[in-house]
Amino acid sequence: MSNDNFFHRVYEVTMLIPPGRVTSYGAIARYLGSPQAARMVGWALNSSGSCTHWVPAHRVVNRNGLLTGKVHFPGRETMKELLESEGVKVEDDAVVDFEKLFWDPVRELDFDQNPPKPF
DNA sequence: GTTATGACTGCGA
DNA sequence: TTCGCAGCCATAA
Repeated sequence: MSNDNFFHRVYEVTMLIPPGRVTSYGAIARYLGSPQAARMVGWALNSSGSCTHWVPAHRVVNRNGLLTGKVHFPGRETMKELLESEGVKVEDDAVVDFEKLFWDPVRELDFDQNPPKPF
């Protein structure tokens, strides 16, 4: 959209995550076309501070629903607090009902842009 | 210019 | 079952 930068893509997708929902690095990477580039997603979020827009990085967790990136937040409980403040229950650094709250950009965005064909 | 690393994921032994 | 390795792309040094 704005730029072809991989980082910016991550920012946009991450910012599209509805409140109270979470997604995984792999889901975003997969939406970008490189499921195995999930590392880059985390790296992008790490640089999210360089982005002029606020990026809800706390809504992005690993495939297991663990808040692996919480260590990069100002506070140890910052990520948890943010998620809980949005209605997401977090227990032991893991998102409760992760698969329920899971928000897949490929499923939500691509689905809307590309209506499913009558299979 | 090259080299190393990173908030991950999937598969093999 | 758990443990280990390879792949991916971009940034930083």
